[in-house]
Amino acid sequence: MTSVEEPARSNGRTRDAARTQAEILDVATQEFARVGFAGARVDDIAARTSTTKRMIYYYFGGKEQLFTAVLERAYGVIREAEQELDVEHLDPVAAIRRLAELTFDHHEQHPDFIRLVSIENIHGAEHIAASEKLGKIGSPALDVIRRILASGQRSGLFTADVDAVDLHAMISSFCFFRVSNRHTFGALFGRDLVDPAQREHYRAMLGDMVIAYLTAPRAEA
Amino acid sequence: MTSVEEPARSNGRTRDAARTQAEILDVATQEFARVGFAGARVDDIAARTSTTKRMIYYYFGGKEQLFTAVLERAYGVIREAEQELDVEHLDPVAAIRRLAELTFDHHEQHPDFIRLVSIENIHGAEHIAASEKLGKIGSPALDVIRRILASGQRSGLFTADVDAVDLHAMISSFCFFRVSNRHTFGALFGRDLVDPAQREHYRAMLGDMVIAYLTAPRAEA
DNA sequence: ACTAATGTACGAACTGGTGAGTTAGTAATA
DNA sequence: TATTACTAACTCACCAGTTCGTACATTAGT
Repeated sequence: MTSVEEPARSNGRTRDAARTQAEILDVATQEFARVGFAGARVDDIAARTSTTKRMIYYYFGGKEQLFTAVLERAYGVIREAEQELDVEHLDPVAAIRRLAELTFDHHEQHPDFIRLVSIENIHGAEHIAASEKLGKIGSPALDVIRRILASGQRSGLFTADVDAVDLHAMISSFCFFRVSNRHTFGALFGRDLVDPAQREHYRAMLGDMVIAYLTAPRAEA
Repeated sequence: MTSVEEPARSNGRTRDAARTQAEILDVATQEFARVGFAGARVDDIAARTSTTKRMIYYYFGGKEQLFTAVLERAYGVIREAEQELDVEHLDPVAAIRRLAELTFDHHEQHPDFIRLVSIENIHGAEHIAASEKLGKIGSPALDVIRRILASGQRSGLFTADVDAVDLHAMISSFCFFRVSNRHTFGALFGRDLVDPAQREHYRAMLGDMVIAYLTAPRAEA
């Protein structure tokens, strides 16, 4: 982010704090996602950088804070993407399906982010808790869901009694699991959930599931 | 799981290989689940045991193999539980709902197992791949799903064109996510997915979702 | 007596973090 | 313009504390 492209210096070694920080974050993101927080080595991260380990401590303070910074940037990317959601011109059913599909696509396109979130959950979300930035940023996607849901429920199209957060959990769980548990699931059941050939199948399955749930005829009560 | 109830041996230091191994596995399971593979310390695991670090290497060979052994036992517990599934006397709709509920309960009751699976996924399921035991054991639950599904599809009750593995993925994803992503989800959206007061709500939501998906009227095609 | 099981002590390699000094950019001043 | 003064950006070498693993001694059970 904010790469200060200095046009003059072609090859490299100009002094550029923003660039150095961004490079550290790039490498750290890969490393943390690859081997987890405890598994990552500050020395290795530094080695993959064009700068030194000292700079990591200079800019971020420590391994823990570096991980927090990585998380903050990763969540920032998500939020940016969510802000570009443009589905409210559709009817509620189509809008929800489209939203589910975009969530599906986004998870598929950002496996590193999903690994980071898995790792952060193993650590009890302590870095998120420790971060000011990540504390109270509501999800734009949640607002969108809220409005679509209200519209669909008002018109009687949606019969399910869910709120936006729960629906978001439902959609996310499928998208997240498909990527996060790809390896164990594949090893145990012999099916690659992220097989490109099955992509459309699972994308449709998610949409069908969500719409079926929202529009199912409620017999009783 | 396979707790160390040795009835005969009164207090302590009798020589009992099986018991020592089981104790090591108990502690190792907790530690690995708590802080991940790289985060776990062999010395700490040993310290929480009534035996010594030497025994870990004596019986398991090393940290990596210990983790594999922990995984093997954890999956064994799951398989045992799945073998006690008894839902096929119900009609397909009720059977699937019941199966989903049991899966839901099981995930909730074994958060350590879920953490281990998350961790194993971060490591690309390499330990499962390296294990002979975990290689080719089909899931009993999968067989049950397969039969219920076939029955429901034959009778026309189930309109969805899913197979057992995909349905298992769908059910698991919700159950798994609810526990595995509890912390980040709670931190970001302010809702505890594992709040006991919401338990029935989410349990019903899962059942409704799966049944709605399976029985949804397929308009087109 | 013999062996499986167990405990103690130790070390080589690693790991996060830091101390201390250097270089590049920049703006004020002469 | 040249000089000086200042600071952000950076490098290198090292430390203090861990961490996995093992050599060796010892004990319990048969």
